[in-house]
Amino acid sequence: MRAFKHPHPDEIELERVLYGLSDPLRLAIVRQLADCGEASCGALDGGRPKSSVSYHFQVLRDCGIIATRNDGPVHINTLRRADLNARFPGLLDAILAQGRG
Amino acid sequence: MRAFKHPHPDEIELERVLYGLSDPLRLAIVRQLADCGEASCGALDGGRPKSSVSYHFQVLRDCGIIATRNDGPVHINTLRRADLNARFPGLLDAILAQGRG
DNA sequence: TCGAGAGTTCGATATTTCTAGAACTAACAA
DNA sequence: TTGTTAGTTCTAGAAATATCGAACTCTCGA
Repeated sequence: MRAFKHPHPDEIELERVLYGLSDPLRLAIVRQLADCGEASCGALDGGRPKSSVSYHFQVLRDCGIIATRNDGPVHINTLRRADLNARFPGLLDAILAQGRG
Repeated sequence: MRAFKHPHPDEIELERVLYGLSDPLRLAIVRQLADCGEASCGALDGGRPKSSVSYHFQVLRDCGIIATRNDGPVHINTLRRADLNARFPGLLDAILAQGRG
């Protein structure tokens, strides 16, 4: 399987990041990744069919929110914390803080 | 003209706020309101027809991002800074910081 | 080389969001 | 009244998103 296309850190757009996080399933995925560090797609599917889940992972990738790498038959997803923090300081923390505490 | 319906501070949803701010025109409106304090709808139309602008103002209202009050024939819009800060500390600042010096 | 597991891609459909003209309403001034 | 300004609401169509089954690709192990 070929490598995924991720936007360069400088190309990450605020509007697209906000859009990417405006969906409940995607936000849940991002929260999980923030906690777990990394996870496969199947581990975060929320009970939906895999084609739907794959679609949402693609959205998150395209928006520059997560990175996906290929590890054998499994795809490992990570939050692009450093890139997001560098470009939009405090944004991710403010969003992830919600629903805690 | 009857009063507008605004969500109660406790009812403001993160997903909807993020969605509301994920559009360039709406984000521009919010930035302006952050600078000016308050403004009429027409002052922030970005050259679009007024039905379109009215639609976006309604989205921002429904999401709990702005409040609109009636002052004679003009509608005055303000950012719901305090409500947003109380519910999502740091979120608005992180978003507004983008695109500043 | 066969099969299984993990995800992607395709295709069709459904839902949501966006755009904008036209008609409408409210507030005010002449 | 009548007209003007400001904005909403209606309506219809366009565009973007979302959903999900089915077929496909990759990788690995038996």
